[in-house]
Amino acid sequence: MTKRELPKKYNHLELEKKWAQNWKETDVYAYNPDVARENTFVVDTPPPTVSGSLHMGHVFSYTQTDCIVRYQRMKGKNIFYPMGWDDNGLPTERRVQNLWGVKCDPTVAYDSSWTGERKEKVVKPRDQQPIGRKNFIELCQKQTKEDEIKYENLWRNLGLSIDWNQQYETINSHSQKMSQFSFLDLVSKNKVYSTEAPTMWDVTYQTAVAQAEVEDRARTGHFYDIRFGVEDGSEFLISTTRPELLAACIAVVAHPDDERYQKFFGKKAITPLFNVEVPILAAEHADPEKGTGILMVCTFGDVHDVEWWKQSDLPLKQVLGLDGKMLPVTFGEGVFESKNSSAANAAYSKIDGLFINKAKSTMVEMLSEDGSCVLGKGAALVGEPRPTQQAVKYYEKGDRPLEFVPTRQWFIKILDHREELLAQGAKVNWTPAHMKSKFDQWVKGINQDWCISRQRYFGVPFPVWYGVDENGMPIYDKPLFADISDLPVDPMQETPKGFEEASRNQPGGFTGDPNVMDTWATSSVTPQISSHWGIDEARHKKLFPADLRPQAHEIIRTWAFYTIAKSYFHEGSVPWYNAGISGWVVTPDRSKLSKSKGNSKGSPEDLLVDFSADALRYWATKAKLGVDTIYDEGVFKVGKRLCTKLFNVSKFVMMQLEDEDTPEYSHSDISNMLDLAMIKELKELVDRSNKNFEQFDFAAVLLETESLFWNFCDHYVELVKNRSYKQKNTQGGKSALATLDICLGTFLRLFAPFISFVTEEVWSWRQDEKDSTIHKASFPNASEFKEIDLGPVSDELVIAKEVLGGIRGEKTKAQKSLKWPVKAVKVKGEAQKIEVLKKVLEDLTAAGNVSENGFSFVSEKIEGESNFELDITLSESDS
RNA sequence: GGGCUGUUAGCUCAGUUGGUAGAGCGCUACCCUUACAAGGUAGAUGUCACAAGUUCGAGUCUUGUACAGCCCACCA
Repeated sequence: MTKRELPKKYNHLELEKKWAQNWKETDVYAYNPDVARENTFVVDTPPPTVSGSLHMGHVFSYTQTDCIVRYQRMKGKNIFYPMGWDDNGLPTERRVQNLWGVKCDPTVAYDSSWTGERKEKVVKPRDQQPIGRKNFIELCQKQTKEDEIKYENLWRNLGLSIDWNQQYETINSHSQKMSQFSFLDLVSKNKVYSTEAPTMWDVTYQTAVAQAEVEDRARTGHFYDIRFGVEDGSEFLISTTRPELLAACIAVVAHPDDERYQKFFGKKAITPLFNVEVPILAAEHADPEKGTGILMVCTFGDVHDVEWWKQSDLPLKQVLGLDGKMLPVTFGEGVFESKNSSAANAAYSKIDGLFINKAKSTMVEMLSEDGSCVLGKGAALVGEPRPTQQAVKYYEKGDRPLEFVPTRQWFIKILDHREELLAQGAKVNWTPAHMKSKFDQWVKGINQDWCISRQRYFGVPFPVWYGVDENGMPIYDKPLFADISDLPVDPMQETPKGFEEASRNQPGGFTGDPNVMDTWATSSVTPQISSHWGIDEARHKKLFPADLRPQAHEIIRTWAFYTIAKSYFHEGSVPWYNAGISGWVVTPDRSKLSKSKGNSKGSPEDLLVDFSADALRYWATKAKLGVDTIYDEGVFKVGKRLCTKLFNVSKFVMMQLEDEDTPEYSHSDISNMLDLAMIKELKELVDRSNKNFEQFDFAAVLLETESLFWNFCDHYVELVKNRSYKQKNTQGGKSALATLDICLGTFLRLFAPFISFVTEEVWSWRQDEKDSTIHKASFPNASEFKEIDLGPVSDELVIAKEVLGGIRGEKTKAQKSLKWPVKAVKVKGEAQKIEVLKKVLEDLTAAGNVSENGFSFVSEKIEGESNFELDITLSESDS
């Protein structure tokens, strides 16, 4: 045996830097396109939003995925583990606006010499410099590229075994092509339509949003009781929270069974201030218990108004603009009839052009003025406004309530396919299983088709143009779709077939669809982006469907659902066989860890320095899939301690295995009962570990491996020291050496998916070839132990541990060091247990420093849980 | 209001098909022992949220309750 120089101390910074560099240079994690599908494990990696920095929540979930991937790689699988960057969409636009002090103005021409500069502070929207659409998009790309490099460095330093050759950005040309291809495929399958209809609209960002991006927020609103006249001269009270929409009132409704209002049905009501006649009708959605039981229908106050309006023949009275301000309206013209136009126009002029909130307060003032009621008897507003708790819909990234505004949008038909999509969800193996119910519940609750168009700039354009009629109006019902061979296409830059660019926006010419796709319309095809669907069929077949989709649970309703929907529509397939849903990182008070809330602790970059990548990996893989975990630096410390221990014990074992006087040894030398007992424990652990990993339960593997490993260090290594060190050349010595070798090699490989750096370091000590990595070594398998006869093994390990613990305890109690000699140990216990004990007596005598023939035995049944009663006598002196 | 999850030692969490409650951290005392003081040894600590049921036996199964977290719905 040759003795080699081993590093003296565990230095995580040096060691991790070395291996991160090595993995990069040797490209060990590269996907091999020549391997068959069944021997490949494909991951549909979540592309993180590129928005400045990654936080511990990312570290947590990506490490869990990496752990699963590393296991699969060690099982011999060819791994496809790509990385995407979600850099398209609103978050990037907002970030660029803030950092660079600019805003996109499509009317400004492109300036190729424009560079701009990053601002120190966030620039208020009104002070932002307007730049052209192309300049804005270029700036977005520049900004995201910078962040993506930063992200890649973090992932490499954390040890994610990503194949960096398989990188993509959701805004790049390939992703645009796939998104547009997906769109056109759905067009050809009649799953897409565009329509002008009231849709949820964010007035701040001035874009449509989809149901999945909407959240309810509790808000205190006020009921205002307003007197309405009736054509026969009587009157009634309605309660409304939205008096500013009075001018958009198209009807008044009450429940058909509500006796109070039976007498009014079929008659006309007259609105205050505007003197507009509207029908009084029965509607099922009116709740007699709420307010006064009779309410006004406006275009549009809420989703009920939209629904009811659609099935009525009543006109649409649009008073709210896309920017959230009241539109100019003239009473006496078009749909805005009035019995007193001049009074109506005078009233409306006071709210014209105001923002919603201001219009509301102005309207309330007007309604409380004397004579505001059409009946001419006092004010229309009765009593004081009554506060009420309401749940109001907001865009999840917005801070003003959503409005329903009629606009033209593209939709994907999902409403008609709920049952089929539920069935698709059921074909996926969800871990943990209960996450499927989040999917099911969402699908069952869908009440709108998927709106995929956004009125933004940094996104994938629709490959669509429209002809323009002689009046200059786009002909929306005959869209001109791009040819698949021309993708990706930007209809604002490129010309459709059969047209000249000069005829853009001209009567008789064409116009481009100015919208971009929702970011989910792109990320819902991440499996296809990676597989090059439609471009490289051979590759697609090898990578689709994927094996694993890792993701967080709050985006089951978006990312998981949309991905399942698209794969189903495109190819009738599930996108992946397994969905592994990670939990959240939470603070000790259980709130979600996030930077925006200001409760994130150290940055991942700092923690890598302070604790080590392996310590962070330990923390992340200690938690099961789906279970929230507390940000706890205490756990990082424990992880780091495990790495230190592994480093040191490996060094110690290696020293004995590779000493100059170490003899040859092999599996067949393992004959000592203690050694066999240790091997048996190890074999059972290996068995369970494989089973747990197959079910994505990496946390259980770590827990059990860690537990047996500490047992190995604290008890087994101590017990066999004498044989492996001083009696190398005896049968017992060889048996111990062979066992130590097996244990070390097995523990390293069991730990490799978790603490990947330190295991690689130690593994390199054991290998003669420089390039053999532990991460491509085979994961331990029970068959490795098949040559070793474990039949006669009993509970030697437990018994040895108990007696050694007893001896140690006696010394501790006497405040003596652990090497203090022991004169005598009287053991009382069952004969059968004593027989087992006698098999490990030699090791115990040496490890406990018990004098020769110091053990004596009394065969007798004893009380209590332990196997023996020990009567230990220490020597008087240590000489 | 509907759905899902959780409640085990001071803290963070394990607990496989029901069979005498487990680990780490923290705490106390001690120890330089052939790798490891960034270490080791030993010790104390629990009406398993509550109630009822099934069972010879329940942390584990059933039902109900309370509390916590998340998702969805409620928008006049």
